[in-house]
Amino acid sequence: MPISLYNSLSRRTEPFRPLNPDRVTMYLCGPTVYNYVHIGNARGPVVFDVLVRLLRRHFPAVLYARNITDVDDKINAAAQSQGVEIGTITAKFSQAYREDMAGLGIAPPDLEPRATDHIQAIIRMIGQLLEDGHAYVAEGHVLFDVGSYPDYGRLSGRDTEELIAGARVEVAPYKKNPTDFVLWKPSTPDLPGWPSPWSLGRPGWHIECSAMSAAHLGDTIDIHAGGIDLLFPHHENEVAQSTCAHGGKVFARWWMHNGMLTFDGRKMSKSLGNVLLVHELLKAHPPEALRLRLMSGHYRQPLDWSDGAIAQSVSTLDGWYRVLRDLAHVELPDGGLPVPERVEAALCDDLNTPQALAELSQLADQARINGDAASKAALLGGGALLGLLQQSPEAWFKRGDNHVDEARIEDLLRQRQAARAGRDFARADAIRDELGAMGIVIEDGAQGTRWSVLKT
RNA sequence: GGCCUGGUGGCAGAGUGGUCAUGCAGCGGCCUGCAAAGCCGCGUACGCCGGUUCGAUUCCGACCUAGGCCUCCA
Repeated sequence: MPISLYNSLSRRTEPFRPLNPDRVTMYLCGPTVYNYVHIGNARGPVVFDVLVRLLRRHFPAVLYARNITDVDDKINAAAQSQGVEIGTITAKFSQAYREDMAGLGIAPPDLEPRATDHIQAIIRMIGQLLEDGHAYVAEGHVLFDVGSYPDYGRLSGRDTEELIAGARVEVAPYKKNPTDFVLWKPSTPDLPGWPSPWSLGRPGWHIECSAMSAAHLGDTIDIHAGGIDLLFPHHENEVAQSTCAHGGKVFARWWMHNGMLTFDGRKMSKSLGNVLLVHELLKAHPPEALRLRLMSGHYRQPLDWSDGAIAQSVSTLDGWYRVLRDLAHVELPDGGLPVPERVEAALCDDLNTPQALAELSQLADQARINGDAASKAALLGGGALLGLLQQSPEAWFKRGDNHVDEARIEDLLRQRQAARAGRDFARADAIRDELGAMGIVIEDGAQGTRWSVLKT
């Protein structure tokens, strides 16, 4: 089943054919580690995690890199305001990021390059750009000369002339051209700095990704992904740098951009202050419900975040896990889980996760109706491709709540059963109400009385 | 101001030139001691105005409206 993916570069959905099918390469712009990430930051990692899972089914080797930017002025500012070393900040939030991503069921990338480990590669790349006349030195800075790259603006659909005319920011006096961007900037003694031919300094943001991508994945990669807000200037600049530093070779063959997460109708962003931290949401809601919500819309569309939407996701998962709980006694067939064709087909169509989820609902219906091993395996197999249904039904219905007093619940259920047996329904209902007050909902079924934690 | 996306039923959210999205919620019935779950059934959609067409939610144009980028940002 061929994979088709929308390419921001051509603005069309195209059949995905990697340069080398034996080694598919993909790069996702990762976080700048100066704070906890918000749920909007997790959308790309989640949807591209699904893409990687899909790619791994189609190709023998996929090399997926997600970088960590650990040198940046925001990090410097955070360290300064908290009175700690920069390394303290970056170590803490790098780890927090890994934990948050793992919490959302995102598989670790194959490579997690850090900017500070690639300073020499960055310096070499800048040197190459200078040598080839694509960059110039000014007051200890090295700037990319946009005028030297005629294709600048092609990815983001921008006209260089208009960019110059429409420049709203104050232009640094040492720039030849307002759109020129910094590759290297000088540092003062209180800031992190590395020796270079131009100054004791640090790299600009854009060059980091270019250098890390080339160092690990090669001059030309198959897919470069990130949020649509990075399309300009970040990705446009990456294209310019990498293409020029590599003698005109194509940098990324596919550019994929996820839409923004909104909250109260506005883009969720740190600068707007309307953020919900993954770190906090993971404590308040079942993690899989967060993941489900993030892929319940098509990845290129905007997606609005709300408590109501989380509750819907929880209800949906309740239904699927209920099926699995009823089939707990059904042994799975040997040989691993199959991937249902319809789920895969949906994903092959430019990662249509909403369609894939609709298929999963059908599979849940089938499993409930048929109750056989093959149907159960199909449901779990479809879930696995999406990174869902990864826990036991029992764990799901306990909502990861370690405070529930299971012994007391079981005791009350026994008392209720005794009351029911004696047809003392007033007593039985009183016990059910008592459990309800504890946040426990129950249901009587053929396999006895079940209980779940009522919580989103 | 420039560039780019969207506007689908109570909510979420796919998709399609003419026959079904799907989920959540709601309503009626069955089941149940009563519930819950499940099963059966029901309902309400494609921003607005034109155009193309035998026929448009789907194609084209205008308009209204929401959002993104143009500055750090997933």
